[in-house]
Amino acid sequence: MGITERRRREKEQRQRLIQDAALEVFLQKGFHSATIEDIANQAELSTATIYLYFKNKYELYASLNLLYLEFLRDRIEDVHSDDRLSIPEKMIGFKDAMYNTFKKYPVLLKIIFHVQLYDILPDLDPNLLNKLNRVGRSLMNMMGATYEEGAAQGLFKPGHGMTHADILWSLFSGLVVWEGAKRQIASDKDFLKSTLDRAFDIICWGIQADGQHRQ
Amino acid sequence: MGITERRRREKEQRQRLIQDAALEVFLQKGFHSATIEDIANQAELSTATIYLYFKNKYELYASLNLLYLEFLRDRIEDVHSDDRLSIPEKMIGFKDAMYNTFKKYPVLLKIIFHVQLYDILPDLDPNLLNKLNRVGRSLMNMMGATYEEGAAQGLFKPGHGMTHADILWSLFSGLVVWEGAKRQIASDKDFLKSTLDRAFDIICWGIQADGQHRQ
Amino acid sequence: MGITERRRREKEQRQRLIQDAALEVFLQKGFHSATIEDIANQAELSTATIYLYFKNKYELYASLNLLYLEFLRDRIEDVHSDDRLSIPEKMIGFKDAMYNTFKKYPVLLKIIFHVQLYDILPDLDPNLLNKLNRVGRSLMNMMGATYEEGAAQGLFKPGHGMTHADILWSLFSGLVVWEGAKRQIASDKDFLKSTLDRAFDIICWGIQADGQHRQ
Amino acid sequence: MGITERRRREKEQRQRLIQDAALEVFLQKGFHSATIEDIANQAELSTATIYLYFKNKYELYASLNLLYLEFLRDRIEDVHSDDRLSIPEKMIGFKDAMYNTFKKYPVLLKIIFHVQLYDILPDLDPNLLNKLNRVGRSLMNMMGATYEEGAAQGLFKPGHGMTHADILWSLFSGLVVWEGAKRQIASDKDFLKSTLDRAFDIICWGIQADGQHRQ
DNA sequence: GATGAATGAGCATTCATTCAT
DNA sequence: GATGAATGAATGCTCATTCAT
Repeated sequence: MGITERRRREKEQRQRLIQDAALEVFLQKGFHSATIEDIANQAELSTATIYLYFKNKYELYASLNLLYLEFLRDRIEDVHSDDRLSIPEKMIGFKDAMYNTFKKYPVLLKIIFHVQLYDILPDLDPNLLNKLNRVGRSLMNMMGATYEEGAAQGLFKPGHGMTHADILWSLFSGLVVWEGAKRQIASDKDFLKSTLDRAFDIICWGIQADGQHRQ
Repeated sequence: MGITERRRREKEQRQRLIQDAALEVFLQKGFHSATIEDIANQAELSTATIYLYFKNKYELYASLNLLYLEFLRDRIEDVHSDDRLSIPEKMIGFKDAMYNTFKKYPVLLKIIFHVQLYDILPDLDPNLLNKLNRVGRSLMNMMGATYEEGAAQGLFKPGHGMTHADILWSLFSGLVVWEGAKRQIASDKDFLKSTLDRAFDIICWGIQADGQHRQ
Repeated sequence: MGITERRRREKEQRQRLIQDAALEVFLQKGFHSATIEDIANQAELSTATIYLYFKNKYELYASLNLLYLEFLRDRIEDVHSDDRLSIPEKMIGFKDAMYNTFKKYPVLLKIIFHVQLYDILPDLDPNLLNKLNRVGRSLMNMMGATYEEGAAQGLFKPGHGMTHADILWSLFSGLVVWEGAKRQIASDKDFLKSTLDRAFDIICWGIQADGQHRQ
Repeated sequence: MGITERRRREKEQRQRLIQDAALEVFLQKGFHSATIEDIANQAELSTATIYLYFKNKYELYASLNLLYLEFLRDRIEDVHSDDRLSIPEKMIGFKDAMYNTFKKYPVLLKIIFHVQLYDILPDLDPNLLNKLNRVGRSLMNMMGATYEEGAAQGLFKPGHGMTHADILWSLFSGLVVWEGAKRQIASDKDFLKSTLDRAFDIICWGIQADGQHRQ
């Protein structure tokens, strides 16, 4: 039984090793330009070994998504379930969760976009697709629920929670992409944090119920 | 001279024909999966002919960007230079300009994202790259200038104009991508317009200077 | 029009060139072991060019079948429609047609067997499959019709024509394979012709109607 | 010694288990398309274990041949050594032996053909190759001897015994292949038995010495 | 003896791009 | 100017075989 357990752990470690290598390579080359051989080299394995752990290139790519979404979901959950935080503090918490997840896995957001933008999703194993959807949805639900709670407490303007979850996520991810693009071209300083803070400030001001005091 | 002129016009028409075909094909297949042959078929030309008008696949792809950005720049400029509009009305105008441009060329925003996300830019002809940057910057400058004007008039909270231009554009494009992705999975109704309106309302409320009356 | 015609002819010649190369290579290596690169080298073309003329390896392989069957069909038809020949002479003619076709394209019978034995057929283009079936059937029909004619004339024992066509073809092809195999192992002399003649003699004696005189 | 004996028996059982699995898989997929993993799965063993019992894929494949040939040799021998049978009855007996062996191992004849048609033989272990040849030859010798006996008794036309053995075997195996192929395409009824009977009747009529009475 | 894991070597197929006509 | 034809260069994926445990 101990041996089965060890085997399982080793298998997971290998998978993770490959994912890390893939992350690196996809970052540098993008999905199509990255070759399995590149990834195998990076992982110091043979190409055939990659296929022992992932059914094909798509699955490997999409599995990285799951990594990111699960990490983010856990961060969001930490905020969402922290009873010591007020609703407005949770909003800030969500922003920080997104930002920190991005800082930890900068490439992955890019990859998530790519998966969304290009019809990679339909080709995925339904099982994996399901997981991705479930994690994504639970994450958005938590943010939406918090908004509605705030609205119920009279803190926020009334409105659909999910709409606001969409807005937060879209704003965040849009900023990440464009600030990244700007830096690539101009290799300016990193304005992401400051622009993101400003954007969330504006949002927070904007959603306050009318009777509220301004900060 | 008339004949030279005609030649030039014919050449532009052919170029445009190819771009339209490419648009269609890139929309359906994405950059890498679309083949030059696909595009040639769509345009009812031979593959070799494509190369008479565009240096290679990248140039053709990126030229579509320019199309989009120029169209958007013109719409933004219409708003920006319309003296009958108040500053807040111009903000609404910008949103509508973006939305209308998207409605006219839905694919192209996707393509712009793609170009940004994947290192297609570095391979481009510097000349084209320059044009793209110039148009993009002028567009953002107009939005930024309007914000600063509003701040100067005491309507908006003080702040960098460019930061707010970035926020508007990021929010808009982020929403387009995610609402599109959601629709692909769930084939729900189209929430883009309503979510976008809500988002811009929030932004408009959020940027108002403190002393202002709420709408 | 002349130019279109010439193009068509050149295309057919190229196709034929490739088929000849493929024939050679499949002969030496068998279907699976032969690579497209082998064939391309033999034809002094690039691999990509092969795919300009044949959809894939299977189609190329099976197209060789058609070559053989059409050649044989024509030979069989020559005999079948030759009014100067008596029915028994036609039986001999069929044997010679098969033998001569085999002598012209020795490999191809091997390939036909392979196609039959291994489920290559299901993957073929229906169009090609159809042609193969049609040619094969017409060939068997001619032999079958001749038998029934002989039976009607009281020369042969009564019986189904198609059954006898099957017997002739099976006997012939079975002999080709096994005599070939024997020669490979023992590199003996070639007993095919003599064994085949004996076999057909026996068949001819055996099918004679009872009242007939022996030769 | 008892223990050595048991070991040997267990080893043979395992070998047989693998052969049965291989038979099944080769039947369904053909030699090249069948993978060792397929066979291992079918046998509920690991791929590595297969290699403990067979040197490589070729050997395993060819070992199936031996199975078939030995079984057939035993059936032929039963007929050949049965003193109660007349020579003509033995001819019928040979046909039945072939047919029954085929009914017991339908795939194997296909495999034998394959081995003959494609240059699998040269790669075989000389030892195995030797066995295959010996069994095959003894089988043909028995049929040939019976013919010559018949000729000596004045029942059959004079002629080489081996030639007639070749004819019987070629006719039989040719029919098996083509009737099988026909059934695959048209999924008609099974005409093998009736066509085979007719063919052997014709042969029997055809080889009768001239003075003989017709049946 | 049995096997999970790893891999080297291979191969069909694709496609952007060129060039003679 | 337009194109049919050709190809070099890639690349995802497979599989027989080996070996440490």
